[in-house]
Amino acid sequence: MIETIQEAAGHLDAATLLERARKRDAQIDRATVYRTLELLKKLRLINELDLMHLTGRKHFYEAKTTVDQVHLACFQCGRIEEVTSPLFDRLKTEISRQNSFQIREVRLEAGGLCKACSARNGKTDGIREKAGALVAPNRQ
Amino acid sequence: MIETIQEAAGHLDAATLLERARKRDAQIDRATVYRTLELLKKLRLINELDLMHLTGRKHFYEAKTTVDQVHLACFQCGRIEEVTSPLFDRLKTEISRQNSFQIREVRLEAGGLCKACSARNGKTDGIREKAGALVAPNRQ
DNA sequence: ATAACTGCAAATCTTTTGCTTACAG
DNA sequence: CTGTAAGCAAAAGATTTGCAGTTAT
Repeated sequence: MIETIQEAAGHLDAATLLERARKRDAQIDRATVYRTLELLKKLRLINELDLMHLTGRKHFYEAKTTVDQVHLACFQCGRIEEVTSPLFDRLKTEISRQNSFQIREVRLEAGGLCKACSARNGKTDGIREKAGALVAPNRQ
Repeated sequence: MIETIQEAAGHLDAATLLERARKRDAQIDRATVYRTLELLKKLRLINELDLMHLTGRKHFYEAKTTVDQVHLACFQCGRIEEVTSPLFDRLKTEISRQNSFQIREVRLEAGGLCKACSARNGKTDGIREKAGALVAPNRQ
């Protein structure tokens, strides 16, 4: 299953994962998917994300990479961008040291407007942005 | 309800919130709580957190403060610490600028071992830490 | 009168569990 | 044998929705 997660470009929720896993092995069960996800989480091979709750209560999974990614979720178009920043590591170190907290896992997510959507909106609709953007974002 | 959230020291999930809200107004319904939370989210008066999924699939709510807090969740004792760091703001600015992404909301959570738990564990149990810590954290 | 809000009950969706069988060491 | 993994079906938990009755504007 970890392969299925790895070869997926984006972020998968359990249902999609089940679907894909079934293409390989037709009679796999939901329970197996969830149990495997649980296992992979414990082994720290995958990350569990919420992507700013754009899509409600679902959890998403991705294979862990060497550098921690920041996830940017666009409230308007629903797209998820993954970016990195050297400052992120410094921040982790600082937080860890200042609070004597051994960080084993971090998650940094931001929600807002992606470049394309800001551009598309133009400069005159701060109001619309405030009122409507969170209401019905497209699904990713 | 925002008051109930504000006066609560910690982070409340919907169920607890309902319970507390009922102390004020006995026949409040779940639906009202969820609908109000939805509203407060849209108005950006509250944050919705997952606290590293320590407690499964629940969402937690807290009144928004002026500075963004970092949430540290201890995998062992389940305690949540809130800390701030000036670097966090710099990181936000950097990410926003480098990706032309208008950040409207950020969430930074970390999971690991709090000071007390690291101390309690001593220095000899890296193994136990690896294998057992995620299994059954106490509830907060 | 009209729009927004609420309770209530039922539905939905996601995730978890108990039980039983299959399988590997 | 003996413990681990898997399917299946059912349960559980959290959140959402439709509807009808109220309240506020």
